[in-house]
Amino acid sequence: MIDNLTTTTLADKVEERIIGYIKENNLVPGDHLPNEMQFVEMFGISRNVVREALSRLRMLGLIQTRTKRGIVVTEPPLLNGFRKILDPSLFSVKSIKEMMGMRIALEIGLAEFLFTNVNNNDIQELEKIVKRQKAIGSDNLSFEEEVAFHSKIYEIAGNNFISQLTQIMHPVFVFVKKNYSNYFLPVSKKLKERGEVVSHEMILKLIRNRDKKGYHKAVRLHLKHYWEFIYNYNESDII
Amino acid sequence: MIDNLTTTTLADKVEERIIGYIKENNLVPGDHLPNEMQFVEMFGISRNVVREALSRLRMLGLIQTRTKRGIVVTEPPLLNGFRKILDPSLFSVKSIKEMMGMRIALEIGLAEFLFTNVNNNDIQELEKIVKRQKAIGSDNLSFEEEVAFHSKIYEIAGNNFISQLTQIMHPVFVFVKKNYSNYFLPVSKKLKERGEVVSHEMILKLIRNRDKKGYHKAVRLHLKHYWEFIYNYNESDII
DNA sequence: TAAATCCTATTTGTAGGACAAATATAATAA
DNA sequence: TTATTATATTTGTCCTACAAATAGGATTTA
Repeated sequence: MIDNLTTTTLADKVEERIIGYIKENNLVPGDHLPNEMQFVEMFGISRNVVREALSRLRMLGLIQTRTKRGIVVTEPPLLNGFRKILDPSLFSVKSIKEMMGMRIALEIGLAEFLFTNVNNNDIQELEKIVKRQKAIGSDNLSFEEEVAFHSKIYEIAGNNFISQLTQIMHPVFVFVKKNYSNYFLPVSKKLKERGEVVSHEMILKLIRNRDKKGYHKAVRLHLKHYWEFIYNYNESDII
Repeated sequence: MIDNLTTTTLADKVEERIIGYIKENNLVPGDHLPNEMQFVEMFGISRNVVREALSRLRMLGLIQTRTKRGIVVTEPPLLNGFRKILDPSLFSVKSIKEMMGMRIALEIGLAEFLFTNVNNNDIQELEKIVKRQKAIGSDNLSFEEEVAFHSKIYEIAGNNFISQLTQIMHPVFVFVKKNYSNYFLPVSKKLKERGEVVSHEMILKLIRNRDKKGYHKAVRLHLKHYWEFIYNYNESDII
């Protein structure tokens, strides 16, 4: 009985037309848009609909609106929309697998920039983090500690976009590890038995030695849980 | 005179609360949300504001709304929001550089999946594409042709998320090459002179030979324009 | 009894009016 | 010339009304 026919409302069309307006007129951040009533007249619709459409663009960060000042185009934060939808429990296994794949690809590809940029000062800071975490014990790391190391890596690589993207997706991975623990735990155990566990300390060593190839390999191992999940997990395994 | 104080409206708060409602109640795709009037009562605000907030979530693909049926949670397309904001002319050089970095990292990281998945049938299809393009001449490729090869690569790698992301960003790169041509043309020329141009044909050969390392290197060269731009371009070069 | 048809109540979609709040701009005063 | 005040404009919020779609129940028909 559930069909996917998703009705397109006036707000949908107006949203499109306003985005179109920005493009056609080559508006750039700082430029003014017509105000609400002008759009009402341009499109021959109620102010309500215009406001719905503007509200969407406002949410994405494409415009800013202020009383009397009117509507101004702004440079949108790249991942505003992505961040909002990232509720882990909403996603199918397929989507989650794709996010994992993305994470792996990024982490490996990032090495290009990491090894180009890294300097001794960076390495000292990484050493500080690793030393602190070693004292805590690698199994007892808090969320913040777990993130700290990788965040620093992203920082060195100098790509905020990638860093944000990974951070935003992080809760999804936490969720999956928890909710698919009957899959992850055995994999994790097996990896440990085989000694195929990559610590932050080991990764740091590879960076220190500027060993990009070793780094690639290490990252693959570090994220092997996900790799296994992508290729071997079937939904039927659970039920 | 321009300050960045961005007022938070009621719609902003209600949007947050509705997303919160979904999370707190562990709603999953298919589940019903309270209807508009119930939200009006829950939050003690006007229907207008509720509709603005719902309109946003609707746009992101987080919910579907249909007359009489009410409001239903849906699995959001990962990149709905991202697609909407991707008007090339809106972005600063910094953002563009980060997108380029992302593209390079993805393309290199993707090799992991590409080389894991690729089979002879895939290679035959790639050969067909390359043959066709060779007949056209590599300098005269249409947009569709240019994309065709890479799309096939993404398809083999089996990650729709990455594929979409790259496709969405593509217009940005086209825009940059055009608008920063006084930067790109000399680089392009230099690369050609040095014979450092990587054709689709060469990439195909590497894939056929399952030469991952060579592939990494080739991709770096293939995207070297962007690499140069990231590291060497200064805005002052233009003006 | 079962199936098809029609009705009705509910819910979203659109319109339009009213007023509050903020503020750029013009007018006035020091 | 500068500081203050007043005004007009524009977004933000609330309200009411009605149109359009439709799920679910009531009714009719086979």
